[in-house]
Amino acid sequence: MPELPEVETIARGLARRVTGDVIESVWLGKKPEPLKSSAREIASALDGSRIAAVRRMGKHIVFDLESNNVARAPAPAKASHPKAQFIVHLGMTGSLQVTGPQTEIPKHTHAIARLASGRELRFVDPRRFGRLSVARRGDFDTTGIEPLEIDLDHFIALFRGRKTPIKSALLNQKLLRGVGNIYADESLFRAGIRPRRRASTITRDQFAKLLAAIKEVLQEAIALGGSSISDYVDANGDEGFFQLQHRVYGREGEPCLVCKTPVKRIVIAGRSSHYCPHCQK
DNA sequence: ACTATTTCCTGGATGC
DNA sequence: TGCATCCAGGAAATAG
Repeated sequence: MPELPEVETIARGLARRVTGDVIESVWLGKKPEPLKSSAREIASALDGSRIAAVRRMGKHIVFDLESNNVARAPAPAKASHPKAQFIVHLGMTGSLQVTGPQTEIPKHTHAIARLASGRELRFVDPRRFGRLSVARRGDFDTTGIEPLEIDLDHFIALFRGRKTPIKSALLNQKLLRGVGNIYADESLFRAGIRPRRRASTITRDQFAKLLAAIKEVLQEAIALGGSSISDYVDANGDEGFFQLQHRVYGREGEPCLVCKTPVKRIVIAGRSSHYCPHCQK
């Protein structure tokens, strides 16, 4: 389940592999769910474009596209999409694969971009929670702040007056973007705060610990290539290793690594939430 | 303006 | 073995 560290890892891998390549043609599957923009818009934005950059925004992978008219026959219609972005959200099970064209096309492949280098960029997503869309550069929704860039005063301001459990607030992408279920639980554990604590009751000192914990957890996870839960692998097909550092996520009933109290699992807003009843208040 | 709940999806695990 | 049921969860939609 790709959250910020996994998406960052994937985006870096893709950037290394496809930056500068040109999309020569596009195939889109029949299942409409993964397409947030219309198939026509996506195909016309991608077709003939050069991939100028690949980066992460929240949990999204953003491809900055440039029209590549120089290398093609005159195509005045391209002027309507001079600077587009191709935006991919991997949902829970989505992946982007760069392969040779002879590699067997896996089940649940929903989009294929054929590249001038002879390779293909494929979007595969069994559960179809992922989304593909295009936007004009600058139009992509920028609500929500990057957790690795925010300072303490802005962080505290996000939660002012909110009665919702802090766990729910951390998952709200309109506030912070990129934190998902795993990293919310791990950050709250490191900060000693229970997931059901109402956001508005948390003190400034505790917010300071929480923000430090979030940054620490995300940075450690990025350094280890993310967490490989179920079948997550990065753009090179490599697994991440941060799952070995999980202190509460997925450890229901196992002893807390600090105090040996069994880790509890509760459900908040439909999400399983793991915490130590002794270490977290 | 907020908050809580429901819905979308499939594959793997579990139960009888 | 086979078949039904449950569960994972991000984000949009819906209801309050």
